[in-house]
Amino acid sequence: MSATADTESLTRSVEDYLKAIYRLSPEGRHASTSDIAHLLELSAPSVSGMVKRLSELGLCEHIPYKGVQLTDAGRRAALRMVRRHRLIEAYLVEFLGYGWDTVHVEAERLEHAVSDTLVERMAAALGHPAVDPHGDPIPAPDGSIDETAGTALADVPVGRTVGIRRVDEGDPERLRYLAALGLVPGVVVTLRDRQPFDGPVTVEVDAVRHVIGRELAQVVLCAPEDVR
Amino acid sequence: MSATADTESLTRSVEDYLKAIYRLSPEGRHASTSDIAHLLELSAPSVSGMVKRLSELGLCEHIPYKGVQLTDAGRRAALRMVRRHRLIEAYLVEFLGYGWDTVHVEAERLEHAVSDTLVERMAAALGHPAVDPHGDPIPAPDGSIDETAGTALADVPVGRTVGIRRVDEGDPERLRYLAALGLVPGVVVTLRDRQPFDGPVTVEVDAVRHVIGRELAQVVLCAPEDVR
DNA sequence: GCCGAATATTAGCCATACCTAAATTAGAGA
DNA sequence: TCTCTAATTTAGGTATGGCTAATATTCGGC
Repeated sequence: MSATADTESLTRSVEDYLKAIYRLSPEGRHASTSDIAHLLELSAPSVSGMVKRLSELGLCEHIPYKGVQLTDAGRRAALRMVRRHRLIEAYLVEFLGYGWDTVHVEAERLEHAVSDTLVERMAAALGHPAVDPHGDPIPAPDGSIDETAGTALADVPVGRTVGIRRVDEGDPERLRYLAALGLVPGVVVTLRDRQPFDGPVTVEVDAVRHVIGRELAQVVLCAPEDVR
Repeated sequence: MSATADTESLTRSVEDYLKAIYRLSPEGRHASTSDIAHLLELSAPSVSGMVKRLSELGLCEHIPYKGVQLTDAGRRAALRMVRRHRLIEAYLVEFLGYGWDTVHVEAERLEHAVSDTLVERMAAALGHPAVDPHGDPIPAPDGSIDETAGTALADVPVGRTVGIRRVDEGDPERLRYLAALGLVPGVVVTLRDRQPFDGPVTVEVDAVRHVIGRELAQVVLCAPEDVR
């Protein structure tokens, strides 16, 4: 067998690949080379090469031309990075004046540099939060995580009142727009209308109605009003 | 001329070399290849190679077989790293429960990952301190720094009362020992005795006398009682 | 079942940044 | 001045992690 790559001593690149594969292979599905390449903004051959090395390290399993899946070790390492990332985000927003739209980039670099000690001290300073500023769940130190996704605002039945639970952190611009509309985690909204052919949906926030495109409504995840 | 390497976009290694050269070439003197190698725990040929590239980047000047000196650009970049390092140390001690003996290693990795924004926010949270937890002066954002060194405790005249100003952060063990004796920045001490042939010195701290070796007394820098 | 497009991998190359071994230079003492 | 040693540089090699171009595979449509 191969060098079982202890969780320390992974390179920055390896950590990024593991996070990407984790994100792209929900429920034991396989992540494709091109999806990984797209997410990390790398060429497909670079990904092919790295995936080969990751499987030699015992961090993932690769079925050529089919896709990639994390092993238990890989998943553990990925979740460790996710925990770091989300705790760093929470810390920067809480204590250092970052906004939920700007914090991602900073965390993306810090997550590779902080020690376990520092991460746990930030967690303690925050009171061990369950979610980050975008509502994404923070894995426990042992790697356990609540992976229930919630319902996209786009799919909420008309007339139903729900609580916003989490918002995809991908695009800062989008986050700023949503914040301006008051569509942030914790807020309660009612779906008032949905137009056909992937048309816009109308949501009522705080007695004000907003019409938002279906694509936007797809990245806002909700749960029944009283959950969490 | 060469690519004038804007302050961003330096690699981690380059940043470490610049800091090392800065530290080893006080007052426009030259740093030697082997000193740099020793400080960074690298082989001498590795240093030779990197120094060549640094001078191609316009960050240092190298006279073969003589030594290395930073250019203005190199010095600016080095001081930027020193500022980051010392502010990070101050922040971790003030807000995240680090001790002055453990904070160096963490800062050593974070200094390469933080953004200018984050550094300045930490500085603001601290109230823009002038020195780090070891008493080392923190360069201003524009690179200006108070480089007056102070007098080693080993060289203070017998009978003279002085204030401890800064302590070399090199060895955590040593820092713990000094802290146990109460020999930390800000404390006022009186030199009571000095034995010949590089023998120990006796200092009085808070009405208690301690005998410490000359080597230890060499890394504790002092200033006249009322300075700072 | 065959074909072509899309996807993935292999081949071969480059830069960074390290290493050891060999060659060179500087400088101090006879 | 000459020589010997210590410091330094050059030569040549390795691992990581990218890239482009060429090749291989898969799979949907006919």
